[in-house]
Amino acid sequence: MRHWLLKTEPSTFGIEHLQAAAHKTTSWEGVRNYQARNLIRDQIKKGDHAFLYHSSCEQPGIAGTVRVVRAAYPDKSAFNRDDPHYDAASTVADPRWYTFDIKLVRRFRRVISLDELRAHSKDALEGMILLRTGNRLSVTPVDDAHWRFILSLE
DNA sequence: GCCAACGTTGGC
DNA sequence: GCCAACGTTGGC
Repeated sequence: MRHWLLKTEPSTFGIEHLQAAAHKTTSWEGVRNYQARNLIRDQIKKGDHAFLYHSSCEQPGIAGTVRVVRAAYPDKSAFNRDDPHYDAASTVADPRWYTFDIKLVRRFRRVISLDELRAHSKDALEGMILLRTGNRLSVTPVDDAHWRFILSLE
């Protein structure tokens, strides 16, 4: 069982949206980066847990945890011409992009801020991908030890 | 296959 | 809005 971190912009889709969604579940569509695609397609399994991270917002940080309730399947938004994530190169016969479903497990009492995570970048959270400069990957693996430590921060 | 140009991400 | 960092594209 692996742990993950999923970035999202709360102005588009944040933890409040997930909380309000039917069954508190959503499909994680729109990832258009090959590295992230490979993780989704090959490594993210049903039952895995992930942090929901808010980016490009007033308070960047981890807002809660989610569980993978369905593993990878083709991302239909790539087939839809009207969708902003449409990709003509992705076909039903040979899909290029994948999505998966997540369900909200718990919204933290407070957002664990990027600043607070950074404060531990040289000890407990050393090597965490999110904290590396220039990291833009929207789906990243999280070490078990990092996972437990971050939960303990709340 | 190289690499310059361009687009995107995301913190500040 | 700035800009560093990185991914993608396309000419050669």
